[in-house]
Amino acid sequence: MAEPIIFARLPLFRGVDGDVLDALREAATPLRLRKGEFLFRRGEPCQGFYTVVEGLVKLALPSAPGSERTVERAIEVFGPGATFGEDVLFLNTPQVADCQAQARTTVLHVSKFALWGAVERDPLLSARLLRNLSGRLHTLMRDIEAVSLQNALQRVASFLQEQAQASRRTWLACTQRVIASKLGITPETFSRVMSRFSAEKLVKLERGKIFLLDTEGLARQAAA
Amino acid sequence: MAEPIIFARLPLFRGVDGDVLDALREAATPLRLRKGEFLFRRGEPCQGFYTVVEGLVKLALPSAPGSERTVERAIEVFGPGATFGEDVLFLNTPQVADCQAQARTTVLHVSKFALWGAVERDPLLSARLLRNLSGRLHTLMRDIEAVSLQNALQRVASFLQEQAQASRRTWLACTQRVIASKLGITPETFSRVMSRFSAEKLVKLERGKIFLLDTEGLARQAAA
DNA sequence: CGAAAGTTTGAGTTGCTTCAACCGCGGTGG
DNA sequence: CCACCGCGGTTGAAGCAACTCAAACTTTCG
Repeated sequence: MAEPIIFARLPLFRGVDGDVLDALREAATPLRLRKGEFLFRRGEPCQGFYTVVEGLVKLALPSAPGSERTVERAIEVFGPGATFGEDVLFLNTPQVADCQAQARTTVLHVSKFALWGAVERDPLLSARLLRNLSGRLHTLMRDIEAVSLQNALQRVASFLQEQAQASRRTWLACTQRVIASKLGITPETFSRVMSRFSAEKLVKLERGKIFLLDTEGLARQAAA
Repeated sequence: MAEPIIFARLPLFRGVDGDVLDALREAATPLRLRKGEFLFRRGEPCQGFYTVVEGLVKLALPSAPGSERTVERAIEVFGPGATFGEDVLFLNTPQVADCQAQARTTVLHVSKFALWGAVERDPLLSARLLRNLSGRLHTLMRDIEAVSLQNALQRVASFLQEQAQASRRTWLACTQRVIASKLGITPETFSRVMSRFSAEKLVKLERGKIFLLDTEGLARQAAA
């Protein structure tokens, strides 16, 4: 077993009342996932929520099980410090998406009962959760905006531009296949757009990794 | 002035502590909107959140101001009892979408300061807000799923099917232009799909209103 | 009644997907 | 050590679902 998890350092819990934190700690279990392993799948019951301690997980909608072709739609990728799964918890529904580790990952699972209790006792925790959910809501709104109002070129450009600004470049650590899925395009289209950007010296491609060269230029592409 | 607004009857506030409720009531102002009037527009600062007392408002993303063609993407429609705008409040960002009345509408505006105070004092209110946000998050996830994984026919079918099941058929009260926008298709495409469904006796069209005839059949169309 | 907005229908266009072949690399086992 | 496999990525060619443009019709509302 590696180092113990410093509970109070996780963004969601920082500053939360000590007693409340103790109760949460008792209801929490760390889970280790290998790359490719599923944390949960759509339809499974929800036992609690998760925060990422280390690694990377992908939340994605699988296509209908009936259909032959197996396409999926990536929704979010969560890196260290991120909290997810609370939405399902608060609504008390089965999981709506698949959650798969994109690398060797450690997540912390907190049981729903503990969370309900903690929310009642510490308003700060509520505030954190409300902020977290609101942020995710806005992310999804931007995604819908992108997919509805922009073409493939613009979507890729604004995505890259966002990644350039964001401190957490969780997405860029994923395969291009996953990024394409998150942008709602095929890997082929993504590749074509990237090679075009590469030719225009906006990005640099190296062994499947993406480096951003010209944020300005990307912003122009996104706006056009 | 029409009848006074029964504060304690609004879904968000039902069961909330009396004192807290009083504080909120003092910080609340009713707003009346004519059809087509904007409650707020993207980019404007956020002063608080809203609940619909009567009528219908549409939340929609405008296309970039620079571009010539003026397309927009409808996100949600809120009817009586619905609460919205909390997300922007919790994140303390400018509005991300336009909000426009779809009919003569009364909304209640509650200032952000009052809400912060109330959240700290009554955990029940937090729980309500968390549930509300979670529900909206799931709605958006389903929308992304629809737009990414289904074609126009399937989207329309599953949309109609959802409306059949939902108690609140707020969307069906809108123009077809708005529905099309919410589905991420053009009014033309929507019209074509609807006339096809009409020919197949799945729906009935009458003076711009939509009546659902065969929910079963719609479900089949959605799945295919 | 007339203007403005919403809806329908037709015809032509296109951006993205699909299908398919190929390349390069990393892991695995003989 | 090297041959083989498999997966991720690249590139080309062809097809199609949905969009755009345009024109007629209908409904709404001042």
